[in-house]
Amino acid sequence: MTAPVRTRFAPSPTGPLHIGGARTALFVWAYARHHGGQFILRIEDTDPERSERRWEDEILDGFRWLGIDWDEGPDVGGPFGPYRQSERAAMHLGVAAQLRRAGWAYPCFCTRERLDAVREQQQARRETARYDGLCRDLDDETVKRRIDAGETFVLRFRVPEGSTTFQDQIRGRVTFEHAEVDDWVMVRGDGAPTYNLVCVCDDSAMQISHVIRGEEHLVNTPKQILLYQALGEPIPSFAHVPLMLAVGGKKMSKRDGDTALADYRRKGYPVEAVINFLALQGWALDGETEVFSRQQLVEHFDVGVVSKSGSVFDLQKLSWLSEQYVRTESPGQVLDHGLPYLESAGLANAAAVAADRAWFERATETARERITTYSDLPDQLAYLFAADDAVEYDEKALAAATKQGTVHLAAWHAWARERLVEPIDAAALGAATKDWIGESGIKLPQLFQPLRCVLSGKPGGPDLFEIVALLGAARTTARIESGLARLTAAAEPS
RNA sequence: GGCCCCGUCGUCUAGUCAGGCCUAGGACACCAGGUUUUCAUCCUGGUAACAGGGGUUCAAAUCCCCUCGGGGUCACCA
Repeated sequence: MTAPVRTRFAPSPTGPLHIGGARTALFVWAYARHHGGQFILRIEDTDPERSERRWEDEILDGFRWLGIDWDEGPDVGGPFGPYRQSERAAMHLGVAAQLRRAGWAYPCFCTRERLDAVREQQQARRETARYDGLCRDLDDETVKRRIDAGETFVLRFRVPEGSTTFQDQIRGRVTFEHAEVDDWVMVRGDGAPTYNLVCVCDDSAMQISHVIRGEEHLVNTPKQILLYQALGEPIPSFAHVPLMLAVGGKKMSKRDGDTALADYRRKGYPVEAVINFLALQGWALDGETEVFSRQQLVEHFDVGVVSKSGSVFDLQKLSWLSEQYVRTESPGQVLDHGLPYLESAGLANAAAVAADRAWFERATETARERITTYSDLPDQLAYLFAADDAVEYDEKALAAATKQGTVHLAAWHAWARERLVEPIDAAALGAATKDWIGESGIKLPQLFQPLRCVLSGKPGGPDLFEIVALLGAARTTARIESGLARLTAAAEPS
């Protein structure tokens, strides 16, 4: 019987969740779910200076949105809690004390100034910068005397001679010479434990079987393995997923655009598209299938086949995926998702939509093929809410309309007047109009371009008779009448 | 700079571990057609890559070495 798979994602609540972090979390989660194991959320708030509770809340909220659920975490607790590292400090310090008694850790009295000087010299000599070991072999007597004298000190881990090799699930065999590994600080001068200590303590205590994390942690791995060995604890399996890169190939930073998961949520990307996209950055279902669900991801996911190289954030692919998902939704679903954007654009609110649900759904349906994200909805529908005598005419629409003149539009309007009564049957009106055009001996654009301009002010868009039906008889008539005057005025040389 | 990791179309990738099925497949983007009252959707087709150089082998995108390029990391941050 093999040990259960237990994975964790351990964000530090010092800012919004990075989109790359979200992808790492997705992989970590998918791995656990694929193997029927547990996924644990742990908050790495060991930096009191920068950690804030509001970031923790936002990060958890982001995961809820993504549908990444956790079995144990700061909000739901669990058998290995607490799940905030700041609340586990006593345990961490206990381990540090144990390590010190066993000779694995030693106090170091070096000042930052001295450390900085040492580092500078090493860099000048083009060597690996690391602690030079001045306090490594201080005798007990000296240590006691200096501590009693009130000197502050940190606790360093005593890295032994040799090398550490481990099997990374993504990268294969990786070796680090210990000569390159620093005698790193486990406990700070103020008595607070540091990352590598708490990470190993907690992963060990929480019985994490697979440590899956970002590539930036690769160099920490030998330090952590050494610590597991010093503690006599089983070493988990490691996998380091590559970074998400900005277009230039560098690590994504603020100036490269939206780096936070929340940015994409705010912009109205369907959550399924975000999940699908994130999964595609570094992983492929079968090399052919591009659009797949969260369930399919879980079913097929394996961390071992995740790409070794970093992937450039492909916004165009995200947009395409977004469109794919939007189009699979019913008009009602798109409307519900787009409502917040309609509201902030001042076009409609929940009450208005509820009062005229069928109309709003019909309007949304005409826009569904033309939007990338939910936030694009207001732009597509705005013309429907304009004042009938002040529809904004797009330059291209106006040019096309004036080119055709107003004669045919006026003639059609005279013909259509008796048909513009509720309820309007868009399909029937369209068919009848085409017959009328045939009988009139004119071309379609001669009517349609001016009509489209006066009704929507746009050069393109949904079926004209859908627009007529949406506007209704009275507003259609009003737009044509004021439009006729406006087009005539526009055509006159000034 | 030291150490570690990586290098297939512009981008995301399949293929690499188990060399031949690869005149390198798919997708986004782009270009050209078609459908359409317009825009969009949709359909069809096209351009486009094994970083470079040496080996090993009957055979290399796949194995080995070197070079070049990119990234990560070098904190009393995580």
